[in-house]
Amino acid sequence: MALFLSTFINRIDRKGRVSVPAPFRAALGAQSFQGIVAFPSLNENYHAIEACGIDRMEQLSASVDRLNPFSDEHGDFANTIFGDSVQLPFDGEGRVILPTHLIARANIAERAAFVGRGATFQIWQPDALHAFQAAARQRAQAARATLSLEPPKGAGDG
Amino acid sequence: MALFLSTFINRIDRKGRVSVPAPFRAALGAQSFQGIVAFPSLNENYHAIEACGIDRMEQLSASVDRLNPFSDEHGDFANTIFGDSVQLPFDGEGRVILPTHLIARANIAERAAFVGRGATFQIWQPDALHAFQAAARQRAQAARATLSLEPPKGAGDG
DNA sequence: TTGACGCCCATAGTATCCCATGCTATCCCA
DNA sequence: TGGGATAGCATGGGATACTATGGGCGTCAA
Repeated sequence: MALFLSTFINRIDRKGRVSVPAPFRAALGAQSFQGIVAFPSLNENYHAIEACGIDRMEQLSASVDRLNPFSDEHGDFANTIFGDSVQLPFDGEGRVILPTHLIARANIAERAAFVGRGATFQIWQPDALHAFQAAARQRAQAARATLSLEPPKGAGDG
Repeated sequence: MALFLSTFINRIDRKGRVSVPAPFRAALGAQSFQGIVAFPSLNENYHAIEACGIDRMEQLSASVDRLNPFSDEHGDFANTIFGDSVQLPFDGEGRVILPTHLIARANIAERAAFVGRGATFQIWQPDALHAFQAAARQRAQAARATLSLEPPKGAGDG
């Protein structure tokens, strides 16, 4: 399973291309589709681009399909998740082109921040990322007193 | 197995031809029938065209044939689907002609939206799609907390 | 005969491929 | 341990292939 760590800020050239960080490409490894899958974040508190490898989407497709191919509630999900997502193939240099509707939604202009999230990663407008992180840090500090640190052997996430 | 992602809006020309998006054609790959299988959506909340490759219909046929473990319902669905479905072959440019009864049911005029749904895809009248997706996205967001999007990692398949 | 459909070709716009260039981090050897 | 050589990475640009789209024409059937 891929593991995406750290944050990288890369430039978007005039053709709309942006390099996926080399460590992320390495994490993706050899999959059936050489590239990434991107879709708008479902979270309504921020507008970032979610991304992962295609193997994750294949697993998702299989699990949705297995439940019941004709059910409505999974139809909603299929439409939202698969219909809003895009396959972005790597070029020879490991770059992708972000489609305009995702660019617009994330308010990205000439630079994009790739943020590792473990099994997936996000793509942010750098300033928006910093603002969100600052706010998240404050919330975490405010909530620190009430939060108990993870149970048994869970790694220090968060 | 084919994986259909993203949404593409293509034009229907005066001959009734519409290009199946190249990524969808690639996802279909080399099958016994070069084209798509289409049938009216069974969902009563919207009128879209369901579509997939012929291998999926064969798979469905096989599962119905061997007395499907899900339900009788599933078999009824399948019978309906097989009767109402049509095979639409590609022309040399990867286009198909949607039959009039499907066009009429989906209220499609000069543009058609191809929506990936994982193992299958749908064809919508673009405005109707946008309206539905807005609602579906809200339902998905609301249900996000209760529905696990996680693939069954240890399920031993794949 | 007429209309529908399949097959072929043409075209504009775009994405993809391939090459080149700094820059940085890494490696190697003294 | 230090300095030069080297490989990897992000970035830029031109040429090419591909895609979506439109139209012409022959064939077959009503």
